[in-house]
Amino acid sequence: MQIAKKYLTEGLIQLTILLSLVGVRVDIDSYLTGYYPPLAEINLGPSSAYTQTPFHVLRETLDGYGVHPKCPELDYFFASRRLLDEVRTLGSPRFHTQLNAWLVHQVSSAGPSTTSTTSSDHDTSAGPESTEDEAGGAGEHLPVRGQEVHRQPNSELGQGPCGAGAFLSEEEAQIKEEEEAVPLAQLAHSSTLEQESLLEGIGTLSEPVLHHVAPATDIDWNNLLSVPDLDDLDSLVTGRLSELDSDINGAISQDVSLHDAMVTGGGAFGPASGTAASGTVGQQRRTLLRLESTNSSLSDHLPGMAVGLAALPFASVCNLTGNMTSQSGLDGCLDEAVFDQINQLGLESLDAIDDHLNYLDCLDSQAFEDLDSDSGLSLESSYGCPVSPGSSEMSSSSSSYYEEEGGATGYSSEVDSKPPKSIIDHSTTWQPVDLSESVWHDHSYTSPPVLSKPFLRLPCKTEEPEEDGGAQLDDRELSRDEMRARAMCIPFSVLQIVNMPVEEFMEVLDSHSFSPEQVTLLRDIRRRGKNKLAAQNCRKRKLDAITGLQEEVERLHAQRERLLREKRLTAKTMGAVAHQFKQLSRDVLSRLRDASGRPLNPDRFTLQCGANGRVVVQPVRQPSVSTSAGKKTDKRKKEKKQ
DNA sequence: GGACAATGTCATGCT
DNA sequence: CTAGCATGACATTGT
Repeated sequence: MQIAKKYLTEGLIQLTILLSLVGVRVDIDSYLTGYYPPLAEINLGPSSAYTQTPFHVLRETLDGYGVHPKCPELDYFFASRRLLDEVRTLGSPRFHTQLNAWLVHQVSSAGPSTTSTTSSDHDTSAGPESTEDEAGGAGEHLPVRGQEVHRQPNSELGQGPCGAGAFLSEEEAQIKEEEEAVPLAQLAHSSTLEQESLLEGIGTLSEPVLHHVAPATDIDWNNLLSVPDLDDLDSLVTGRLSELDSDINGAISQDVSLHDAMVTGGGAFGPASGTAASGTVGQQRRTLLRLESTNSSLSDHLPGMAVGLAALPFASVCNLTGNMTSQSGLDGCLDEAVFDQINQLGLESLDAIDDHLNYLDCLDSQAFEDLDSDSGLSLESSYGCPVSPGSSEMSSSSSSYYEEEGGATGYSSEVDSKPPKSIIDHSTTWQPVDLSESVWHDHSYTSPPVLSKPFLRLPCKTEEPEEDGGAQLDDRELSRDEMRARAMCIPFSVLQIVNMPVEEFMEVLDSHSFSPEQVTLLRDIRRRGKNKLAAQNCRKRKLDAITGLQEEVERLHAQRERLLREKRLTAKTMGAVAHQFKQLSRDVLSRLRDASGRPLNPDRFTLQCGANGRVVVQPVRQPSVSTSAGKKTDKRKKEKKQ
């Protein structure tokens, strides 16, 4: 039922549109109350076809009283005003906002050029003349404008941004166009419709054909934006843009950064741009639309992110896709005010960009190497040092153990305890990972020189004594376990023994046919190495805890001092208030008289304030009486106890 | 040579 | 049950 009502409502809307074209004005708001929210609200978002009919509403809401409802120039004028407001007030410069900014810019910056080229037509029609016409009526440029309109019947930009003063010839021409091909041309000036269409375009950016929305230089915007049913927009755009493929390649030609666009934006559109101005306006149109291709190109890579990126601030999107496609479309398409507002949008957009970039990185990493997923992480994986050349005697798997350079730096029990899935894959799965980020504390220990030295090959001293002096130095710096390992002809360094995964260690013990003494030594070396690192971590944690407690003590000391100061201040204030109260009481009591007309003695009476706000004069209790009574009660208590 | 800090090692409990 | 971790206690080493 609701759906049927909606269709009926939409049919009413279409009928209203047609009637408005004929000249009959129908206010459908009264018919639609209760089903749709107020039109002004709906107009803010691309929700339904109902947003296609804000003609007179816009006029009335934008001070358009008394104007003929079918004046397309006024439609464009109001739309431009609203677009400008949107550009300056919207929190997030979505794509359509950027387009609106471009249209507004056409109005404000174009010079009085009247050249016959298409681009110059856009400039001319949108130039300051419009404001002049708006201010003082118009008539001088009427013939020229009419010719222009007839020369460029399909140029929405040429006919749209005319001044508020209605040009009769242009209006007639536009009415012709509306009757012929574009019955809803007025809707082209509705930012709501633009939002809808553009959002639809953005939502389908993954479709290759919509890449060509942007570079269309001579696209018929009236036809494009006047589609009665928005569901047909895609099909129309597709059909339209299939004719414009030739212009696309030419349009995507420049690579200008956003910063360049911002810097040169004013100059490119300024009247002093000279010859470049006439030739660049059409290109500006392309470059503006090229931004759509920018988004779409990104959506090619990330189809699922198309909508999300569309919601990003425009500048951020440009930065995001800066390496992918050109950005020269910003050159002159947006004024600096728009950029300022875009830049003032805060860091949320940047965070969103970072998220997307991280997502891209994740995609890349997952696409090119899926290595960390099954990696058996180890301590040495943080450093990525090349494996020791002495692995000739080692197993192939042992060659993956990197020599540690930073001692216990980055030591993480959580990561280290993870065994690999396959021993054979260790050489590839042990990727450099900063393990220091995996633990909450900073294990920034410096390893002893022994551990820092690569112990690649540990020949038995009896078999292959070292010949160079470096070996003697090594002997002096070797730890006891290193010496023992050398003495026992164990072909692994202490670090390798300690840091290899358990499975790897077991494999080594099994495959090398070690003697029981060697196996015991290997296990002891591994245990001691593990415990050494654990002790280092433990001491580090202890020091951190001590430091934290010291800071806590200092903080509590400061808090105590502050509270004591507040206490002293409060006591001082209370004393002052009590003194004032006492003075006031004496003053009041001195003015009071008893029943016999004698003044009250302030020492014998006091003022008591009741809960109800009443002040009562009460005699002061004699301390002697109360003291004696207290003593009596105390004596009675003592007697009872005895 | 003793004090002290840093580090290594062992024993033990826990996961 | 075993490997590994955490930690107290003791030993070692260097200053």
